[in-house]
Amino acid sequence: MTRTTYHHGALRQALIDGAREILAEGGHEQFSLNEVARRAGVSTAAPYRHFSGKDELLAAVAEQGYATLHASLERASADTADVRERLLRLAGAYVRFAHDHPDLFVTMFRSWPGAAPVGHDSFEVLLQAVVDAQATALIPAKPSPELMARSIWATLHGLAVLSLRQPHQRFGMDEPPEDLATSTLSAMFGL
Amino acid sequence: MTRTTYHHGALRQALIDGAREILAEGGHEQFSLNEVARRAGVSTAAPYRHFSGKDELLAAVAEQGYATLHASLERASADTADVRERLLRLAGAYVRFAHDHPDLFVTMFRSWPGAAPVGHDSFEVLLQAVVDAQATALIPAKPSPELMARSIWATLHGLAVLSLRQPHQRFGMDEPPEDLATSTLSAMFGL
DNA sequence: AATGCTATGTTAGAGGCGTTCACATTGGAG
DNA sequence: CTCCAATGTGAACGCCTCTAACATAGCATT
Repeated sequence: MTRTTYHHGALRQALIDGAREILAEGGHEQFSLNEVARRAGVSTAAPYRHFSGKDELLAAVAEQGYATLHASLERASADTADVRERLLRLAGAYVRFAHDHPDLFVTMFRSWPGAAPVGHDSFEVLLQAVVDAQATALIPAKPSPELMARSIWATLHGLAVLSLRQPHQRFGMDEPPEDLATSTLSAMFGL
Repeated sequence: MTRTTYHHGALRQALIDGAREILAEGGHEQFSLNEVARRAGVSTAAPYRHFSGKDELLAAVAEQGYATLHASLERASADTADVRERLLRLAGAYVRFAHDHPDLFVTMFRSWPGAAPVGHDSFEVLLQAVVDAQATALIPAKPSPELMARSIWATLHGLAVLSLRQPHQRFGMDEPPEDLATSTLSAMFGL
């Protein structure tokens, strides 16, 4: 990316894009602010005009990641009337997202020094599905929807994290993400 | 740790201990091989006589972490005859471990470049509890014990990971680890 | 006991990264 | 048109990982 003008014009977004690109290439290890700057065709000091440092850039990347995840979940649950089907699709979409964007996923959910984005709107999507599932008696109505949704979220998240590990570290999680999610929810609720 | 002899004597373990110490102090961010060497009172090149690099040291730390986790789980389930109680204690111990040793926990379960230790023996402990729980009809006998145990492990792991995040990132997971585990398993199986 | 091999430690340095600071350029508001 | 604030550069600091050449000492064999 060689530039003719002194000013880049849209450096901030270019940096975020470059960062996502590196993560998408699986280069979580070799990720560096210098590398991001290089890809944007800019000096290593330039990013500091837009971000206070590496962490703030990664936070911005994570934020866009949350938006992407939310969109995936919405898409998965949008045109599915059947409650059971919708819950399973939602679950599959979550694990699928982690599987398709492993380094982005790790970046989103790593522990941050300061504040960091959340997945509130994504949680809402799951929560609504749980409310409906409880109304249909597909799953127990006993614990509150919030608690139930939280439990399911935890399950899906654990599933995603564990299935991302190296082959011999997996606990036999070699199936495609959707099957993994389905069989797990089935195990817990007998769906 | 100032030394009088030229040779350290037990540097390998001292490095692992130092690394665990730093992680225990919550210094996941400021963790460095140089810092570990410094604490052992040794030059920054010395660790390379015992480990091929930073990752191999962390792998060794992770390995000991798995042993510690396994011990915790054994202790939690050993003297508990009641099946339900045992399962809940086991679950609580898992989330408790993550809560008590957050950086060690993250180190254990981060994705590694090469091979890395697993938690097979820990899984066996959970598996046995699940077998017993299914035999008592405490939980459904439907999916195989392996699949059931895997699902529960995922749930606990997700719970652990998510509850470790910053306060406002938690999904209302402010209860002590044991309560978190208990209420979640209750939600799923109506225990 | 003396010798020498090898494990273990040291010093020096290359190359990379995150970050800061003084300085350069330029788009746009007045 | 002028000048300011925003945006980018170059150079430098300190820290990091890792390597290479060299120093010391534990130990096995004689």
